Amino acid sequence: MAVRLTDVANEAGVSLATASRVLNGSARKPAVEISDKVRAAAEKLGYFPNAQAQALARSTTKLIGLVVRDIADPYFSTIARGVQRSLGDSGVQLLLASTEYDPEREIEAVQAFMSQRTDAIILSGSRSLGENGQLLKLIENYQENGGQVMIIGQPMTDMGGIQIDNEATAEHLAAELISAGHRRFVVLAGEANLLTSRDRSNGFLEKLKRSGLDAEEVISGPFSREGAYVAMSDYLKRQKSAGGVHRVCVFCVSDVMALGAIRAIRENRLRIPEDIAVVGFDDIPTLIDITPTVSTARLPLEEIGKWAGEMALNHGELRKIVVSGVPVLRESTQLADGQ
Amino acid sequence: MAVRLTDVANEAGVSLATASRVLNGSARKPAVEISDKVRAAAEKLGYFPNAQAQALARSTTKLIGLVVRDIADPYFSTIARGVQRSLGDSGVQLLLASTEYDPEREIEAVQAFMSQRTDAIILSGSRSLGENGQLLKLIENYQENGGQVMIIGQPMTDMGGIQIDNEATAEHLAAELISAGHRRFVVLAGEANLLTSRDRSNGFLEKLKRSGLDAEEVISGPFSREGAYVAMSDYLKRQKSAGGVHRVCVFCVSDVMALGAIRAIRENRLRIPEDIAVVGFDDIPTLIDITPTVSTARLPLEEIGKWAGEMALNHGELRKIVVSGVPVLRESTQLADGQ
DNA sequence: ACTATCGTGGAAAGCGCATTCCCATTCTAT
DNA sequence: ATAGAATGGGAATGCGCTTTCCACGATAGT
Repeated sequence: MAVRLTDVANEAGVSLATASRVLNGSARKPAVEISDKVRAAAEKLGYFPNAQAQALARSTTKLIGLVVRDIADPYFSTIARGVQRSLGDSGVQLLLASTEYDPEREIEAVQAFMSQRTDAIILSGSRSLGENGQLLKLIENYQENGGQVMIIGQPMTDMGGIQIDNEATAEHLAAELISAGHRRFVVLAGEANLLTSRDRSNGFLEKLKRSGLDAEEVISGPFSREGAYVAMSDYLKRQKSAGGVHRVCVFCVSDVMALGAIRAIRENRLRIPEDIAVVGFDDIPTLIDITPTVSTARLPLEEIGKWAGEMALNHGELRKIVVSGVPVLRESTQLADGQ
Repeated sequence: MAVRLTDVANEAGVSLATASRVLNGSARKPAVEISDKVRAAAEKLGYFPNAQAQALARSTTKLIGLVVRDIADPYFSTIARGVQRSLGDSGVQLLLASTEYDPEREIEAVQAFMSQRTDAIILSGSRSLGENGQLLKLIENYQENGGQVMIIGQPMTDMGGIQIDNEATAEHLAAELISAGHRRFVVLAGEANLLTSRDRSNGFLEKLKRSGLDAEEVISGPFSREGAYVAMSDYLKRQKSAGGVHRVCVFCVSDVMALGAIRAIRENRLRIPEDIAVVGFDDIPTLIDITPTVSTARLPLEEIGKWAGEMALNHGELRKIVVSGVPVLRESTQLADGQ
């Protein structure tokens, strides 16, 4: 159906080999007049190389796969943008898969990428790999066949990636809040079996303990806006029926959760930060438009994506990066003087 | 390097053809005992079909391409999520390209997808195609070779897609605002050569005119948060130096622009909606967390993506869909009684 | 002037798989 | 019991391209 290289070669009156050499960067450069003829023929016929055939012949696909939990979540879409940008003019194409928070789909995604023979796979927002034998086995298989695996956010031993020091960052964040004057904390801890949320809440709690403080409550629930909304609503209801909401600082293990919590607080007609302070984690771009401005621990999300992409491109260079977040206190945790 | 079908066939002691038939849905089903043997061998060896080779042999790739302007923009990421969801278990993979608002990159993206022989291409946030000869020619070429093209938001004659009735929706929105009591309007019109922003501002202005009103000002600028921020800041500065800001309703041709405008308004210490009312377009999910809640025209973004994906899958079914937005007035355009 | 070397284009062999024939069985019908 | 039709497995071809490997003419070296 489409124009093949053979057609171009015929049109130009040269051999297939020659046509291939001029159109697709080969080490051997045919004479300039021949090259021009071939290029003219290609142009005239509207030739586009068949990437599948090239991949088969070259045994490299120039494809990388990115798996996220939800592409509409600002956390992931910001990372995705970073990955995209890192690709630049490299000619590498991005295959995207959304797992919708389902480990099963994550495995399917990796399998699909393996079938596509992607040169690299970037895994973001994965569950704890250690607990997922099947995924781990897949990945090992992939690596044995020369695939590059980049994990974002998980501390893995034998593969590259961007490690996020959630625990230390959370500690640091707690420290800042304490020195800003906060003493009573509630933690919306997300899912216990998600490494990310576990590290964040642990780090935070750890720091509290070392400062002689203790969280009033640690509430688990889905690692999502909705989960936080429900958890916070529950909490407020309980407080109210127990005599009233007293002032606390609510640490949410992600900004998206913080947004859910904020909504619950608003619906209860409480003010932020006067009645309840809120702090998140990640510093997603969305925060910029929230009032009051919300405190968080800033992670360079787009850079993280970019680094991951670059590492995927440079096949083997730059194996590991550890990033820490930096606490950013804004209005949502502001204490009026003297309180 | 990787395990090939041949290896599986040898391991199972059958021919290549047989192995192919059992592992990849063929019309001919080998005997059950043979099938089991083959499957066992595949399992044991960790076989994954080479999608490139399959694509070459079948001459269909099970790949679709999605091009967006910026994957981190909620408008596009919501559409992308819809597309993703529509794919479901079809086994079709998504190739993603971001143009970064650069027509050049859009062309490159389409070329790349053509090379990948994607079965379909979904174009969202494209510029006016009529004005872009090169892109149009590419697309025609693609279609002649059996490619499916889906345009989101552009009224194209000879290809499928989701058409958004921006003009009528904007008129409708204007009508609602007028009947809510608004009389003085400013329009942040985005880029004049972008069909989407042109239709939206034209529709809005048209309705004003038919109601005997006229916009105080129509300000063009980049179709982005930043552009709107600058435009709005400028406007406010001019107003202030001309004696003070009087009350208007600012229509922004997209929600993202509305967010930029809101920021500018806030920085000028003006209140929304008391001093200035703001209304956007799209109803991106992000709006849910903004205070005050912002008025807009709701577009079913995720559904749009889903429909586009479904149309891309059903190769030829369901050619065209026209969607209109529905006005949603919220706090940002609320008029106090008696004003 | 004659051989050794280099530079260049073409022929052909795969890359991993689907699929079309082809042939050997087994089954059905008479 | 036998011709004919099914049934099911295997050999071989081709998808579009890259990349050896060859052959041939031009150039350089002595």
